[in-house]
Amino acid sequence: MKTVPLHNAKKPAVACNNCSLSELCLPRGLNSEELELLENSINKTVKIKKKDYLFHRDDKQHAIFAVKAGAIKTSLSTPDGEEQILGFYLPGDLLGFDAFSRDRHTCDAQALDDTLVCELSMDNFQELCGMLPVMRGQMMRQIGAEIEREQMLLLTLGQMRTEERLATFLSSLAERNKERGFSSTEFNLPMARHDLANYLGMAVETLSRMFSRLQEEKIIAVQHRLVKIEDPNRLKQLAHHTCRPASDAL
Amino acid sequence: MKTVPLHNAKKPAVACNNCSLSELCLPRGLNSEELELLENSINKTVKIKKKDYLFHRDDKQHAIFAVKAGAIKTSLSTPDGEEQILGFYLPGDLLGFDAFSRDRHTCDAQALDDTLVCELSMDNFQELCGMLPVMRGQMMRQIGAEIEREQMLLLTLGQMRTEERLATFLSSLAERNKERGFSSTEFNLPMARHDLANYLGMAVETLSRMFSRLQEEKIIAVQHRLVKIEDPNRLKQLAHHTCRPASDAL
DNA sequence: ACAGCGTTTTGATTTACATCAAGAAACCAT
DNA sequence: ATGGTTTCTTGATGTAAATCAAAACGCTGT
Repeated sequence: MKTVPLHNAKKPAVACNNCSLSELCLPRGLNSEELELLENSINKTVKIKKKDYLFHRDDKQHAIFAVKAGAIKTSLSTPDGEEQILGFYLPGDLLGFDAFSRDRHTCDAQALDDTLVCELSMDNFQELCGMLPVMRGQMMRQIGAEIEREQMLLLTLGQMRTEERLATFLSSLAERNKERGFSSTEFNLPMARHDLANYLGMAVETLSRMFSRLQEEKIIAVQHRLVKIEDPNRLKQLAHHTCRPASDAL
Repeated sequence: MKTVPLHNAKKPAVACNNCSLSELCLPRGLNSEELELLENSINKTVKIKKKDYLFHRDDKQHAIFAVKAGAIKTSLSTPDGEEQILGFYLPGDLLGFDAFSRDRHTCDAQALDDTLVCELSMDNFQELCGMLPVMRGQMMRQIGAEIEREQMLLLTLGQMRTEERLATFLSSLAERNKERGFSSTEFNLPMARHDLANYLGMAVETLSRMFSRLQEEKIIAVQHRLVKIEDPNRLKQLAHHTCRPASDAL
């Protein structure tokens, strides 16, 4: 890839200012009284250092989380140390719903960077569910979204070639950013190549080459972690497999 | 693969005699009165012809199903006709839980063979949930099992080479059969090579070669759809990635 | 500023897998 | 049974992606 020194490649801020748990979790359907109730139930905002874990597989679920800044990855590991990243959670995303069916987490969650999450303890959550029927529906929808995300990833890993996989990923990241009110054509990748390659089931070198190829094809421009989408249509076309609007996380 | 004409390769029966929905869904925790209630709620046993669909993506969920004989595959398809098989449901398995979060199915379900399912309508199911709190927990556990299955498949598709993928599949099928009281060393594959290859994210030819290779390595013996596991330990060793007891379906 | 270390990119080579093509076995209807 | 169709296996070849190796870049601390 051609390397143009880019001194002004400042990281755009990625903190999510309007992402209190209440807004994220229940965008509508609550009156102000209920909203206050929810706000008061949020225990605290927690700071997690880069590479620290938010939870481990088989941990008892004690809370659900909303990412406010930074990024979290969830992953599955084998006894012999191989891992498969299952998803990335960016500012505005909720996580912890993986544990809902058996009360223990099904995967590990690790911070990719210094990260801020606010947490709603399970006790409070259960209590809220009792008081606010909407809450239960919202929870189910979250679980459903996760299932669909994973199914899309299966399609990606099982059927696409590497270039298409990257195109799909970038396309849905752009979509997500748009929904969140960020730029859908220019953004920073919150994860290292290493992690993205793992997520997309390919070698780091291959991933790097695919970035370069998309750049050669004038579809994107890459400066390290900064991505500009030059031709959204051709990108979408490459990612033709996606059959449904992107859900929340990645 | 060497071909030894095998005239006695009769299909073992695959019907599941002890798989009434009540037993499957709620193995324990119900008194006889409640059990009767559940049995009475089961609408009917439905026969589905090979290649017919049990439900389509975005269909409104009207029931949950228990496979009594035959086999069902669930899959996701892209606009351009490519598909990714997400799971196989064999006698004794429950399906339909994919729709729980948004009341519409997230994938297609198609019979791989003439298939018998018994169905519990959603109306009855909801009613039962109201009367039997256990039911709700059971539902959540089913959803959780599906999520874990999908996560395991992600690990398989993302990290394993083709031989390992097949070994993993055979290993978990054996495990499943064992749990169901069938032989874990000799069984019929309920699906065509075509479908299995798609599920495992490889070409049919590659799958065939991997069957042959495992046979050359004296790990299994294959006669068309009939598989004998000769060396379960070496099979498990190849499928080293599996990190947790197999859940219900595949 | 610089040195030092981890990350990312690029190049050369190997390899696992897909594809193409053809034969063998299984399935099906008559 | 018989022929025809489909499914499965095998072989030959091509190619996408992994691996190996090294250089360029970016980040951190002094």
